[in-house]
Amino acid sequence: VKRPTIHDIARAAGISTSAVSLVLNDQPGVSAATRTRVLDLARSLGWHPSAAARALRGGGAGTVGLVVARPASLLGTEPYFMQLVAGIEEELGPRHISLVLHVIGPDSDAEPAVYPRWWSQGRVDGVFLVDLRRNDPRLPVLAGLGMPALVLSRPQSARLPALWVDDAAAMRRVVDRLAELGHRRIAHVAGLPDLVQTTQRRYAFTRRARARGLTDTTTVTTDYSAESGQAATRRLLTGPRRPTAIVYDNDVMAVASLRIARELGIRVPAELSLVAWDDSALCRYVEPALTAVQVDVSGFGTAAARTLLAVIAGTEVDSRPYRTPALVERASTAPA
Amino acid sequence: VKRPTIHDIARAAGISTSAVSLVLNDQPGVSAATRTRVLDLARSLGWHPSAAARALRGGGAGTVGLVVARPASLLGTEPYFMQLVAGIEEELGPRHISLVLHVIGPDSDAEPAVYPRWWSQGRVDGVFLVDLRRNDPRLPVLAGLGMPALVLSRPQSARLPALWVDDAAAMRRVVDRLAELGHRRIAHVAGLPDLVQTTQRRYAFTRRARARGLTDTTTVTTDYSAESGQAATRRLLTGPRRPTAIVYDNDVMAVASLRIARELGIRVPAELSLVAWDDSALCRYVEPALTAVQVDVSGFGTAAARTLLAVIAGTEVDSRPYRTPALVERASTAPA
DNA sequence: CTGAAAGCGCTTACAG
DNA sequence: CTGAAAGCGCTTACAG
Repeated sequence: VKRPTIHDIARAAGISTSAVSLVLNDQPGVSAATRTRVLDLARSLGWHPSAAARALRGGGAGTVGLVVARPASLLGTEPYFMQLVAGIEEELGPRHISLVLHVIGPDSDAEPAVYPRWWSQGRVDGVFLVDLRRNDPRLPVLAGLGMPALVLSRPQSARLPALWVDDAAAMRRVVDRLAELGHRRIAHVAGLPDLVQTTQRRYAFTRRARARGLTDTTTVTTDYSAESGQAATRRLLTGPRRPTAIVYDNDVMAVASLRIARELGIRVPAELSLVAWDDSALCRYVEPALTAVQVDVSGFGTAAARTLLAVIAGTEVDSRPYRTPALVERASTAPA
Repeated sequence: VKRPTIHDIARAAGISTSAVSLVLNDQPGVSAATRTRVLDLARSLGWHPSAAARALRGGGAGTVGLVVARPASLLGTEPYFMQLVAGIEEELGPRHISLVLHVIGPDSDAEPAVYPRWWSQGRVDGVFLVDLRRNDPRLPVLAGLGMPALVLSRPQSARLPALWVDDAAAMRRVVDRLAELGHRRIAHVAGLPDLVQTTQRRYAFTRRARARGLTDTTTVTTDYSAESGQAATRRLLTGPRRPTAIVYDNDVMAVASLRIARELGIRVPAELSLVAWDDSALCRYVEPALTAVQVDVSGFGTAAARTLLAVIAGTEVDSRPYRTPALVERASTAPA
């Protein structure tokens, strides 16, 4: 079970390997008859160019990489990454470019080390960077390597090209809508405090609320888990100045918190409005169905892949926001 | 920004590339002093072996592949794949083996073509096969190529090694428990009819029910979507011989069907018991929380990765079931 | 229109 | 203890 090479084709066709190579790369300099013979032989032998040989000659790896540093448990509950990957593949698949995925623990120092290794090994031609943190150590590493990369958050500095979901704009819509509904005391149950995404949502939340005259706002941070969301919710709802509306940074926390409200005898949406971030089956099928910020994750992934390929090709790419998410209103929000 | 090679190290150390290679591969034949010098230089230059050069010399690609043929929308709702990938990575990551992931449409004829290409390109050293179907066209393709592969379902024939979650055993537990609770008319809302997994659950369901004297059973198949699960549930609950218990082949359908029962004024669990397959946040946080078949997907992925690496290494591997899933009882099941 | 040669980065017998 | 050479599969100037 040996893999066919251009040598096998050359021998079968009775010509040199260079002639075979010219045909297979659609270069001129070979007669039509020979061309046909070679193409037929390649097909019948099931020949495909050796990825290793091509890469060694400088053709690139034909792959892009994605490192995800989250615990396995969270990955299961958050549909985000799988949808992102599916969207990325929509662009890569037809071009026969592969996605190399690496999942590591959340507290691992290993991530910054992955990039020098991948780059030095020539394993990938470029990478996506997710879950950007403040003073993210990966940024200088990638910039130092000169490795093509696309940041999938809005970066604070512009060392690397970026494409991001406009969380700030979405948050302003949410606050506007809640204000319209008459809510005056609103809270934000945010995600991991280190993530740039969290800072940006939080900032937009507070700022927009102020701008609309809502000064009684709170933000608490969590680790995105259902349990931490529930704990934060319980504190908010049993505290001195109970909010009439809560915005959650993912769907799992919002859904899990419905139970807390019920336990405490607080009716949703009559006494409390809830908004989830990242729409999913979870939001649609709980009772009451949750109002949610709906991000087109898969489309975002496709756009990201297209952009990263441009970066790899050496095109100058402008950092820019992707489409602003929609706010889908369901049964969990009502007038205050 | 050029990547360092052993030539750079050799030049810096003033020795030959072969000596460098011996050091970097921990082979004898080099003085301790030279060894230290070389290792220090490699570290300071950030050298890592070229994946392409190693692969070309016959060292293998250092990657394994996984093709997922499901629509992006379903991938988002089903945590299964991401958990599987996380589990796989737990084994691969420390060994610096990468996972090449390919997501394609569900109706694509492209999947069987991926394997010859990957193999001929030398892109992966082996692959996982998921969502096995009856007379699956991928089996003869892989066997013909002599490509290392691990089937993650229970195959009907033994052409390739396999590791699977024992769905049949889990289904027997579910039926036993429902029978103990006094249910006599039970239904099974299954997944895609073409999947071997569906056939096996269905068969186990019917057979065990018979064995316990329950002859009034129905199985209907779906496409795993919330909508198809709801439609099936509506038909069952408004039909002539209404079941008192329904087993669903995933969690999304079970959760979505809670709403149908509510609409029809059928109380869960007083008048209808529901069991979900694949436990998730969804099941835990809806009201009532769903009784579910809890599969250790991440652990399964880790075991699968270990097994595939053994297959690639040429070890004779026995096909075998992985741990039988547990039945976690929550508030959606009660005496008939 | 076609072939021989060099080289991508690495490893491994083989000489010395 | 160390170096020169060959070869993995491919592409690309360079000869003819």
